[in-house]
Order: sequence, then structure tokens, then C-alpha cells
Amino acid sequence: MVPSASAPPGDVRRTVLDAALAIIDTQGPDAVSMREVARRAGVSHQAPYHYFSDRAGIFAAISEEGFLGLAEAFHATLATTQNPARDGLRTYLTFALSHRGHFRVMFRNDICGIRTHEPTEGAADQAFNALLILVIRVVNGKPSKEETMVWASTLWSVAHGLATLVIDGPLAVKLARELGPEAVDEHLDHVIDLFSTMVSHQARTLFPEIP
Amino acid sequence: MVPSASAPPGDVRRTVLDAALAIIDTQGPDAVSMREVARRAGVSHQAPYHYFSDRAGIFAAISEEGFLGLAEAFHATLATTQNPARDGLRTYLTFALSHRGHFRVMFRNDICGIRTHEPTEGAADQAFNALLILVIRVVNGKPSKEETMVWASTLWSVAHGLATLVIDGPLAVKLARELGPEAVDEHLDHVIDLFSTMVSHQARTLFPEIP
DNA sequence: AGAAACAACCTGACATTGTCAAGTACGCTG
DNA sequence: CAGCGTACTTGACAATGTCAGGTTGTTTCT
Repeated sequence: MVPSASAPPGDVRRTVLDAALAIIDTQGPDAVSMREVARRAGVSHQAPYHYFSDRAGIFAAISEEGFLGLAEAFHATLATTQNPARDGLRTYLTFALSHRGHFRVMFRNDICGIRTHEPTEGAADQAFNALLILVIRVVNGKPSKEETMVWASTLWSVAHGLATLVIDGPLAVKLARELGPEAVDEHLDHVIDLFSTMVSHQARTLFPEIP
Repeated sequence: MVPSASAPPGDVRRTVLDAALAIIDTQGPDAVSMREVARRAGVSHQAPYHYFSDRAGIFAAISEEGFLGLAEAFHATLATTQNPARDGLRTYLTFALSHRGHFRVMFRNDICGIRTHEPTEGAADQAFNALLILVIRVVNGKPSKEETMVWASTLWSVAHGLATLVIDGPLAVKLARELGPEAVDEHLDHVIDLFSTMVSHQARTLFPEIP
């Protein structure tokens, strides 16, 4: 199945994705062009079309990779954490910061369209399910489905808002200016601590453990 | 000041901005093209360049409008609210939902660049200052600057995350599928209530009022 | 072994886009 | 009435996404 050596086929696909990710990292998704990624991959301007239906197809593939990676990160956290709220937030933020390229695309519905590309939708579902499991841990599995969803939306919102504001938004600049660049990381830790403290307290109050 | 009739000068500027906003509303910022907005404004493809230095200039102008509107909305809320955390969140979400076009552009640093366009940066500062005043109300004006910033980041993150996930993200779709489309608004209210309850409680605990 | 099918590309062409350059019309000032 | 700034216009250019139609090499079927 897997071809042997010398001229690895399908290598173009990976190379194109990596070229696109490199561009997204440095200049954002809008700077990605079919012809530029082809140029960087050392192939003709039409070669990428063999692997991706169009420009959106490249973004959909990146988005899929991203959601799978996020789901995996969530599961790894779930397996070890004693503080699911705090560590879930940390996982989300860490993922976003260390996979900026993927993260910038994953939630840009206008350019990739989660629900138009089936594998991407599946990957997004996996990530969301992992988030739900994490939330259920936070609330001790007590509340109704509706209530669980409220908690999920709340946790997801903080994580997502913090990540987007820091990566592309004005928050990082504002923080660096107000507190000094070296204090930013510490500040983000404090934000996560404050929020997860509030969440844990509220969860304990509303849904006390059995013992 | 306001021109009288017949051939209003500078009308092109407003018409171009409105055309751009209409496109952003329906197809997102990427679909905005110089030539299309010119076409919709009924002018030549170069006319917009008289008012905007380039494509990014249009987005910068929209962003500026957006931040000014958000700052105004914050001040209106500040003047009347008894529950700054809850009503601040509501204001942010309402603004985002009712000004999708502006909101989609305001935080897209890649296409408009807050810090490259001075009026836009000023408008963003106004909005951020209004947010800070609101946060100071939440924490009863007690904590240090660093602590206040932590609270500001936390509140901003929830508001921003919720807004972006609902407007362009997968949350709206997920919620409509899980809870039914009619329950989404109620759900968002519950999210805001849950979070503002947690915030108010934590603020009362850490920074009790004087009486 | 020969034919047919396919994968993995490439070359060419076309309309559309952002933007530079160079006009044109018109009101105003000196 | 000459000159100048404002508010545009037409023309041109390179770059882009994508359709259409090759051209290889390998595989599969008979």
C-alpha cells in the first residue's frame, strides 16, 4: 500500500499543506494562494487541484487536522487531570498558541466551511465531544443536558475568546503595553486561574459531590 | 455641514462603506472587492481610492465605526446598569449580533490592522477604556491594576468568545442541533447569567463592599 | 503480451482582481 | 481668465482561481 522510496507519491499533498500553514503562520489565511503554495511545493500551479477540490479544500484539510489534534489534546488532558476546568482551558490555549496556523483556519467558517466538508465536520464533532466529556467532569455529571450545554458554552467561550484575542486580537498588544511583554504569560495564567476558580466553586455549590 | 441635495458630495464614501458592509453581512469580508463595492456604488472602479488608501483602508474605516459604536454602547450600559457584569456581556453580544458586518472586521487584524490606522486605534482604545470602567465597577474599584486587567481579560474573553462562536463559529449550529433552534436565545441568556453570577459572587468574596 | 484505465501531474487560456498612471470635468481663488 | 484642488474617469499591468485539455508512468484486466 505505502509506496517504497525515492519519489514519494502524495508527498505533494503534505508539502502543499505545510506551505499553506507556513503562509498562514506569518501572513494569515488570506495570503494563501493556490499558485504560491504550488510554487513553494515546486510543482505546477494546477498540481494542488489533484488533492484539493479548490482553495477552500486546502483550508478544510487544515481545519480537519486541527480539530483532530485538539480532540487528541483534550483526551490526553482528560486522562491525567485533577482539575478539568483549569487544565481544559490550558490545553485549549496551548493548542491555539502552538498551532496558530491551524487555529486561525478552524473557526473561519467563511473560508473553509466546516459543514460543507464531511471529514472536517467529523473532526469538529470529535473535538466537541471531548469538550463535553470534560465539562461533565467539571460539573460532576449531575445536571441536565440543557444545563451541561450552558456550562460547555461558557467554558468554550472563555477559552476561545482568550485564544483569539491573544493570537490575532488586540489583547496581546494591550497587555504588553500595560503590563510589559514579560508579564503576559503570567497574566494569562492568572486569567485561567481566576476563571477556573470561579467555575470550580460554582460547580461545587450547585452540584456537590456524593461523599 | 451636511450637504443639501441633488448631488451630495462625499456620498460615495458612505455608499462604498455600506456596500462593503452588505457584502460582509452576507458573504464575509473576503468577498469584498474594490471593484464590486464600486460597482454597487455606481462609480468607476477607481473612485473608492479617493476615500480609502486601499482595500485595507475600507476595513479600517469599518473597524473604526465599529469600535466607536461599541464604546458608545458600553457607556450607555454603564449609565443605567445595576449589574455591570451581566449587562456588559449582554451589550457586547447584542452589539456583535446586530452589527455583524462591523464585528467580523473589527478583530481581523490581518485585513485591517488596528495599529496601522490611527483613527481606528483611537476608537479601539475608547472601547477598551469603556470596558475597563465597566470592570472597575464589577470589582468595586478595589484591586490593583494587574488584578483589574486579569478581570478585564476574563470578562472580555467570555464576551468575545461567545460572540464569535455564535456568529461565525460552530456553536450556533451545534446549539440549534442539540437544543432546537428556538432554544438558542434562551441558552445564550443562561450562559450570560451563569457567568455573571460566578463573577459577581467572586467579586463580592474578594472585594466586599464597604457597608 | 497488449489494451485500457487510472493516478499524478503539466501547459494553456480566461475572467476577475488590486493597484499604478494618466487623464477629464468642475468649482474656486487670485 | 489662468491656475489649482477636488472628485472622479479610462486604461493598463501583473497576479490570482479555476476550467479544459494534454502527457506521462504504472496498474489491471483479458
